[in-house]
Amino acid sequence: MDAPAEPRWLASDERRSWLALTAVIIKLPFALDAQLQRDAGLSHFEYQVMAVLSERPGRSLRMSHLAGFANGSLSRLSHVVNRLEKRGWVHRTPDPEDGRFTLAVLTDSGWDKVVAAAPGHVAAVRKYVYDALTPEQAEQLAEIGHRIVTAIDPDDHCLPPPT
Amino acid sequence: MDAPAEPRWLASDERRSWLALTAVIIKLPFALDAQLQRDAGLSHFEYQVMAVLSERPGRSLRMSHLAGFANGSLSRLSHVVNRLEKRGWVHRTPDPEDGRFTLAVLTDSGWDKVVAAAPGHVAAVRKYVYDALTPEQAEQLAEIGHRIVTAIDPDDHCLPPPT
DNA sequence: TAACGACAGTTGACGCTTCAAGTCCTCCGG
DNA sequence: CCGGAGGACTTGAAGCGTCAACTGTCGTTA
Repeated sequence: MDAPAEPRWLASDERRSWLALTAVIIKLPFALDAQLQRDAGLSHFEYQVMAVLSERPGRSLRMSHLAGFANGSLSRLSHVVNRLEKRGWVHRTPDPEDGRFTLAVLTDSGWDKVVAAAPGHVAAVRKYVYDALTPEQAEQLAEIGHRIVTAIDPDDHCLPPPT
Repeated sequence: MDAPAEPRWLASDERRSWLALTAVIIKLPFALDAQLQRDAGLSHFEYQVMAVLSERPGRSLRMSHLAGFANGSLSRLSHVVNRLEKRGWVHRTPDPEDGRFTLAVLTDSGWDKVVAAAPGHVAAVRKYVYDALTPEQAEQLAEIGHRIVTAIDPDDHCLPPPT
């Protein structure tokens, strides 16, 4: 609104870099969604939710924590878990330790689903990203990604998960 | 579906890198959309459409080309241009040279809108990305981005614009 | 000049995400 | 033991994107 005189425009190097990054953040999610939808009938977010659960002890997690790990809002998660529950891959239970929380639990059928979907998804990630990059670039990307995420959300603690 | 024996899983370095990239492609679009929505009442895609038009001679472009430059489907663009037209920022004309094409033209009012929105958007891009990176990293990001986009869509010609 | 095929763009229905209430549970102060 | 505050979800409506079907224009062929 109140344009501060002249802002610092992007240098032409930055501009080139920005165009590339823009294309990535548009096209990569689209491509990954397409692969999962085609081969497994899952959206990327649905997959992520189940994948996170599959790596937890007890295959369960409180909704609010799950939302954080899956990079989505609690409301979005609630809707999605609803659908996953109808398909029999997840079910909900009040947390025995504190009734305010709800635990999302991956069912056996859900586990099978993730296990079946994982190879194709990993192959897509390889194909679109890591096969196209040198190991050094993969390393650089990790560092760059961390910095950007920290700049957006300094309180994010989902990135360095305890092994 | 038919899991090829054991796929090549991601190495732990790649996994770290992948977690970071995932967070970026989720959170960065969200953060950019939020800034534009809050300060200018525009979605990132709407902004991009008008920004692309603003840099064209005649401030106009055929719909199909515009869709490519703005990284969106033709159908999506059609809906969005509809809304922008209702707000008086863009209008449509059949291409005089070939009636099968439609030209999207940025109006004076639309030009003003982009000019007003640009500084805030550029500031957000700086804040979330380039202020957090060293110049070397910005360079690396450009190269990495190019490679990923090319892996996804080898026919993409929007990235390396002359100079 | 009439018919066909190809392609640009539009439209409407459906599904998903967001936003803004609303509900339920627990803790704490009286 | 009761009532209010606060946090954790849930729900319903509204908006946007996708998909598939449709319209309209041009170039080609007969």
